[in-house]
Amino acid sequence: MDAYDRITRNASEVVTEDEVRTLAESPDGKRAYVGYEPSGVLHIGHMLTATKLIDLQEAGFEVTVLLADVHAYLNDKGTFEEIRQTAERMKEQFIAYGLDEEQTEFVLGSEFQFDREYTLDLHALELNTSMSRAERAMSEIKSGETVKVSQAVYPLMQALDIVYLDVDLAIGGMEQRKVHMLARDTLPSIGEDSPTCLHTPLIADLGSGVGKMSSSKGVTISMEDSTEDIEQKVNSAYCPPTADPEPDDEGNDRENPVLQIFEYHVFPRFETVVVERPEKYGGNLEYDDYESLAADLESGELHPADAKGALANYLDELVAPGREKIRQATQ
RNA sequence: CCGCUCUUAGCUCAGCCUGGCAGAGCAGCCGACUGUAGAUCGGCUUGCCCCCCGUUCAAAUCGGGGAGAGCGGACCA
Repeated sequence: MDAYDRITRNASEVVTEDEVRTLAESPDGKRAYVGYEPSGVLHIGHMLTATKLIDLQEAGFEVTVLLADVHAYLNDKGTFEEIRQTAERMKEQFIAYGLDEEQTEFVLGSEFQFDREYTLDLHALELNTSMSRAERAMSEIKSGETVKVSQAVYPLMQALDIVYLDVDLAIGGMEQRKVHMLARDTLPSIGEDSPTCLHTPLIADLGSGVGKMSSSKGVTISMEDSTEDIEQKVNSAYCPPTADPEPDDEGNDRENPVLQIFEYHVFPRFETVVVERPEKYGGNLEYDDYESLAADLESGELHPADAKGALANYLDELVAPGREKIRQATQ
């Protein structure tokens, strides 16, 4: 796999393709970053962008993980003390998940976001941004039902972080795209370049296949889950024998979350996937890539129940090291 | 600073006028049927009715005070 393919594997969009191609020409030493609001427990949404960071490290990038304590504070996620305590635990879980400790720089937002120069640049961006634009950028991210002024500042700081962390490629889930587009539009107003961005897909709701999996409501998978939790959650997941399900009765588009997790979480981390299957149903199956597994599910060769069993096993393997970290931390 | 509206189950809301066991839809959970899930059937759960005080035999409902949210207006030498 060449550098460009490795960088863009499983991305739902890059902005812009030309800019990423330029980066891919000499990826060594290029810098990428993702920012996370510290939440204490790493869940499958974090894991998706983390997998992308691992791709980038393998392509030669230096990776920075921003533990965005100030952002979490501005987004009404708790007191500063609470947030900073969870940040440290989150860092350990990222390493347990597979980020290379040597190649990954963890930065706390509060380490540089209170600097005088940063603050002045922030005010300059505020002057160049309308309330409605900032609010729109936050529509997929904000917590609570009331828009706070702090939440209008939030996306502008995210734009500035890209400058201050000297980032060549900004990574985020698709829910971050409006923030990144705001950054591209507004950073030139203070004499900075528009950042290059890469967005990862969002996994559909595990139970229904409709909309986006959410950690706040509905079912998610996290490093807190036991093997039994994972088996139970995967087993009750929506999984028709196709990658392209019909819309539901209300006309909502549906995805197959089981296949999505194979595609975005399992195959990027495992060379081959073995589906254990009773002799009665034809014995074990082995896959080297997502496409052949999806094709077998589509044809009926692979039954969803067997696919789920395999998915639970591999997910458990991905979660196990982080689970162990949590276990140690709570003793 | 003034005025108006809203607050009831996880969600959207009805009930309030005219006081009398706390409701519906959706969601969720459990079974049946499918070698998964979903769909379909059958069953079940869910509450600080925003808070405090008062009236009353009895308050989600009436009165007073307060909080939160939404909207409008005024002030602007």
